[in-house]
Amino acid sequence: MSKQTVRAPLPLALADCHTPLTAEPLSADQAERLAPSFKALGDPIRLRLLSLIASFEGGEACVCDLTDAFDVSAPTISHHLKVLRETGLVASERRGTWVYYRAEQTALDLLSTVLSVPQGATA
Amino acid sequence: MSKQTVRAPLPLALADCHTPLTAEPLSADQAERLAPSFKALGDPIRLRLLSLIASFEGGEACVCDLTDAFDVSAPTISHHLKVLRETGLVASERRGTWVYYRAEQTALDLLSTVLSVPQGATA
DNA sequence: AGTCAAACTAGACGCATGTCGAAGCAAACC
DNA sequence: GGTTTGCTTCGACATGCGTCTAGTTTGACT
Repeated sequence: MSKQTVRAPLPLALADCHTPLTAEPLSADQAERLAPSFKALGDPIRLRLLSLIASFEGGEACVCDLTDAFDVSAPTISHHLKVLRETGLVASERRGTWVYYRAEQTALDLLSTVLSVPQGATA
Repeated sequence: MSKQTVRAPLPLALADCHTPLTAEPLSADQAERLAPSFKALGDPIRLRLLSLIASFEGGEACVCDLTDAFDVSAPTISHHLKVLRETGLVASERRGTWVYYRAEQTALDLLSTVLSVPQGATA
């Protein structure tokens, strides 16, 4: 039970939300599943964490690399990483002493699509 | 002072955040300005409101059209619309008795870009 | 003026969330 | 085994946020 990738509890919660939000009204159900992801992005520290992780060399970053970049305590960083993990925006894996996080491009791409302008928009 | 479009207090708060979040680390300042927009999208009712408004005929919706679609009180809808307005995601205009809201495609597009995958991503 | 309807504001209430210090776990190293 | 280092969990605290009822404003129509 070591060296196992920790997946988000609800990795496919966003499954059938592929169409832009502006194209047709979101169902209550879809909104309920999309909102937590956006809420997770709604904190400056989490945004920077995600950005840092994603733009790190090799696409993944150790927690120790992240902690130093912020003015908050290590438990706080750990908490924010947990939020990002539970919404499927990042995945974590322990390798020896260190825990590495990487961004889940698929989830980001899906959220991007939801916010995108559908073809033939009048602006 | 009537029939005037009410603009968001900080319409250009997102001005220089055009690059994907995964391309390079977000500055603390950029994150601070982006987060409120994502936080605004982090509520199911606000997501549905935005989606409803954007996909309404003519691209705009009267508040009375929106209120009926939800199980919460009118003041609560008003509160959520205010949040969306203050983050620049929607704009409102009073015409006679009614107030019409429309989605700010530019803001949505910017947020979409921030989450998008930059060219040549390894996935 | 008086009235009515649409929308917003004010104030209050309870739950959620960000933060911390202290304690706990896990892996490596002596 | 004992210790150290990296990271997470626990429990507590203050603040923020979603919701409501009640009251206010704005415009239209007699």
